[in-house]
Amino acid sequence: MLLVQHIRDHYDQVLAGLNKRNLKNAASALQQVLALDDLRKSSQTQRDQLQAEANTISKEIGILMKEGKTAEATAVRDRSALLKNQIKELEEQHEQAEEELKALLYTLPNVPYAAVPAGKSAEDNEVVLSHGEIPALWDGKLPHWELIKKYDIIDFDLGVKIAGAGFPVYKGKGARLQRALINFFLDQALAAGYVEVQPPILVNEDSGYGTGQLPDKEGQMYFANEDKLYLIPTAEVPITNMYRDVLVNASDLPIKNVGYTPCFRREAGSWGAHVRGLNRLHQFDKVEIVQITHPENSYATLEDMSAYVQGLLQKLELPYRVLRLCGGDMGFTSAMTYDMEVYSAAQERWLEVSSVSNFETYQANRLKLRFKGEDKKSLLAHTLNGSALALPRIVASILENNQEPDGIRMPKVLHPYLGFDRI
RNA sequence: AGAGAGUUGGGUGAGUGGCUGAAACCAACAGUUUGCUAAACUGUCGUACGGGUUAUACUGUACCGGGGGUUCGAAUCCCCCACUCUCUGCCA
Repeated sequence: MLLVQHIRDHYDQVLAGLNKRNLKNAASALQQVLALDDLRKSSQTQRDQLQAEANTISKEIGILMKEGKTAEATAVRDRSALLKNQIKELEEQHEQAEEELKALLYTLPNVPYAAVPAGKSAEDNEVVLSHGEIPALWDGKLPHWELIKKYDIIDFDLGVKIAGAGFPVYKGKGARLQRALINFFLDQALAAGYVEVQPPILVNEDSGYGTGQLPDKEGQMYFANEDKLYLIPTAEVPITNMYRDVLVNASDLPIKNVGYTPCFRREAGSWGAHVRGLNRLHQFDKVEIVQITHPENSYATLEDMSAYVQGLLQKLELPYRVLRLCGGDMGFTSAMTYDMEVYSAAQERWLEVSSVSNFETYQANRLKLRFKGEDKKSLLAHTLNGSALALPRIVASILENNQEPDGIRMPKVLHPYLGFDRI
């Protein structure tokens, strides 16, 4: 969430940023933030003064009692009872202002970075670069949902029987392709200096708030009611929350973690003809990279992470393009996001396979993730993450782009992981 | 799931109503000293939010797992919740 002090100090910039996101009523919301913060401060000042007086009186009573001056002690005691009521009132005012302020701040998205283009929807995203050639396929080409049936490698119907729509069963070479991709992605990340972690895939409410899924998107997460745990929509949640309430040394930065997890998304109400096959699932596999950096380095790191993800796509020989998301299309908590899209040659359209974002201090503020700098003051760190990569659409693209009349070629880098080179 | 014990500052750990924001030890930081990758000594050493200051200084309040209560006054007493550990049960 945004820092009130930052809103105060850079009011115009914050307002312009929120407008870039097309946030309604941004100006009035910011005004209200400042008003609530003023109220919070003034009520605290008053309360603290009265409390100080009450504390002094209590000490006096203690001394009088000790000296056996009971009558005097009783007289002073009455005075303190009066103070108590006033303090209670101010306390309530203070708490209410604080709660309202917090609730309001939760509704404000992150301020986009200067380089983020203005725009309202995905159509306004900026294509930063394209790489690779779009394969020309013969007329008999099939979309991946046909290919998986033809070669019997992924079974949606079986998944429906076991769980429901959007829970595919990977079989035979299909299952091995999953495992190969996961291992390939993890190995690549290790080589790039990321430390592997295997986090829980159910998380508590605090973690949901920490990375910003709550209070906004509870409808998108599966919830285990009996134990009040959420199934993670992405490994970003457990991995970033490892650093909740943590004060690290500046010398420990950057922290680089990678983790493979299944991801679960309810995707309530967003199904349609355009999300056939592997394009959208309730459960899928993803390798996620997370970095925690010094604020000065976060944008250089964002570029690094973007280049890293592109390297994966190049090794997989997939044609891709990189988008810089516009203000209107960016996620709630992000300050800048690159989306990587792979061309799926049978569907003849671009599929998002990765999203790399810098959250600046937005998550760190909620997480209370700080580092101790050289001046020994603690500052909020910057958090970043990216998919590296999400499997289903990568699989879809590999299947579609590499199909031949008698089989499907597998990318060379995967051969050692697969133990076969064609499906 | 049942029974019991516990949760204190970066760590270990004392503390059963006022002199405790909290002993002691360790770690860390700064300095002194001994001519040698070390030791000794001294000092500093929590966080958050306010007030105040050009910035410091200074100062107020809160915080001993979380929330509530009793009291003039709570780390300390009472209630609820969460978590951890031990034993039993179950189990990959």
